[in-house]
Amino acid sequence: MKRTTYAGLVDEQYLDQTVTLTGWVQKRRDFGGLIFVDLRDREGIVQLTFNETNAAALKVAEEMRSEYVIEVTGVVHLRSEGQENNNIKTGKIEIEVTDAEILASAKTTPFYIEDNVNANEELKLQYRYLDLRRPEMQKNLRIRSKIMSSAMHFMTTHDFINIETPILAKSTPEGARDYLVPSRIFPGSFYALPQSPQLFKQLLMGAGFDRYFQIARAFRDEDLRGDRQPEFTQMDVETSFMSADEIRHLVNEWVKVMMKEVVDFDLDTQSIPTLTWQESMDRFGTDKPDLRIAYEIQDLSATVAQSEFGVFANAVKDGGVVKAISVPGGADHYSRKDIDKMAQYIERFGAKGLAWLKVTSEGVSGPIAKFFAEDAQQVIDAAGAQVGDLILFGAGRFDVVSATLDYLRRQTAKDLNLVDNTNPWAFAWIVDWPLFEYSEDFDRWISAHHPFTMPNEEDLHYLDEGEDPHKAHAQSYDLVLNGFELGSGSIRIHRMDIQEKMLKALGFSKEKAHEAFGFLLEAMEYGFPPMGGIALGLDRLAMLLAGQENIREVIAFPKNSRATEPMTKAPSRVEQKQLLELGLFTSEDMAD
RNA sequence: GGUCGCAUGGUCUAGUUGGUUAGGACGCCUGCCUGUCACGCAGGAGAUCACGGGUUCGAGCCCCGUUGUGACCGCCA
Repeated sequence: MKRTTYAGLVDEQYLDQTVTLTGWVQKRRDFGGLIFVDLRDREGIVQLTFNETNAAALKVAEEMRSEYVIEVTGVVHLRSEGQENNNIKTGKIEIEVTDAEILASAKTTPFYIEDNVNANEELKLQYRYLDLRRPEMQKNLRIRSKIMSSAMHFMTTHDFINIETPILAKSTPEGARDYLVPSRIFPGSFYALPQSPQLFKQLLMGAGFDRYFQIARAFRDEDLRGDRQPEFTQMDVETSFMSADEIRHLVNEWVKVMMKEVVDFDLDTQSIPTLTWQESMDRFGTDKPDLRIAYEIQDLSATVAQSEFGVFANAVKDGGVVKAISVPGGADHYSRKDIDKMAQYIERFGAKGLAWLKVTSEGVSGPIAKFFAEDAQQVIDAAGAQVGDLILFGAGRFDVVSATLDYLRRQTAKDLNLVDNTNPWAFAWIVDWPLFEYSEDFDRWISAHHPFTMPNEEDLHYLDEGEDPHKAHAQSYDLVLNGFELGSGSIRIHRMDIQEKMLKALGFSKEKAHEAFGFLLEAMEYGFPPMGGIALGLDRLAMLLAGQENIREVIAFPKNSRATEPMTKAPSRVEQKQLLELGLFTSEDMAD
């Protein structure tokens, strides 16, 4: 390699030196006898000058176009006064090129290689290798790389052993839809790509490794979201003989180091709050609260139970709740039309309408103000509102009201710029989760976390025959950052009798349980240690630390919202011969 | 599975009440230019208005369908 340094790193210490650089032409500015070329590489941009003193190089520069790959040799000069460019790191200098060579020409790119590019997402994904040339994407992937090195370094220096687990694994019931891989040797049988290395890491604890970690890929065949891809990367951790507190402490330690290394932020882990799941739901309407937003949900059920406003009174009478948020300064910011729009939006959460009051110096105003002529002050107090606030109400089922007010809290904070920037990284631990949740789909109780989660000791009896399992809470914990779930973990069941009860409560017969998880149950008979762990989603972490709003921005080759990959066009049809080998027919074949 | 939105030169977009030579900016090509960095100036090329059907004398525009795509709900142990 002839290159002596990166274009983006040339600075005054190279003054008067001869350097050789390689990279891409960002831009050419041609003045005839003088040509400027901005040369870009992974570290940044530097200005090259070509002039008639070096006629051969000037001739080469005339041929240069955007995104040509070039190699140049030249002398680093200080720019004369008034010609510095403060927009780039290398703006104090420029390189007078003596030799130039075009290594590769380039077609006109379908979009500009620059930040804040306004091309549509499909195009950017189709030409992902061009999109990745943008400095912003280079930065994003380097943040991701730093997070991963930080994890690797921290874990290995804390005596964790890095162990790989299978990608071709066994399908297990419960959880997300599996990606299946057909077996050629056993037609009709399938491997499943792991939704997480959960069972394997528990067995590694059974094997005595004591501290395991892995930067693991996990796969879930569910519909995508801005923060969700079908394959994603976890920092997967499992330990033996540690309590939930100790595991959270360990994670805090890594997060502290990582935040320093990656974004140079001094995180005070002592200040990370721990909320119970119930508290989080009550105060924020969600299990992943954004604690940068100061205002919380207030319960007004008692205050309005006897209200003349029927919607509120009936909601309480029917066993529901009436809750509200007070949006500081919202009274002036939102027009009636804006609120109507919000009301329409929240229908998707099951809300039937949006009641609201503006708090004025005289009391309250708005269409429902007349119902609160006498007890306006009580409502204002209960909502924690002040003059100028907009009170937004949710009335009805707890889950609907929670989802609605969670959304309204986040949206209004965004609209009014009420997200507290003095606390840019608001971590939180959410603990004491319900062990089960009811599934309308399956018409039975399913695991809230997974079937290997240890219940709280005092709740164990709820798993017994005739008891109500949904009352049980779990020794599980989620790490939340700025309203995103970063990771989820728990203490695991390590005793077969409890595990069997658990599976029974989930509706597994003894036979079914052994068919699905027999290897785990058997392992528990051979001296299984108490254990617990966590898995942290590195894509989301990278997304947040890179300041991005979509997880695609921190994944080199992501899927689009329909789980396809526009560049390679995966998934794709395969040859009939491949299907035959696997003993597979498609439903279209069957229709023929 | 559902809801809402989007689709116009390479890119981003304007396009009114249905009648336009489908307009602009950037990019691209040619020429000129020695201090630009959003270079400038002169000229030029470039459009299956996503696809199919319908209404109409006439459709980029209205209607129906299809495809692609984005966000959200469901889903995500």
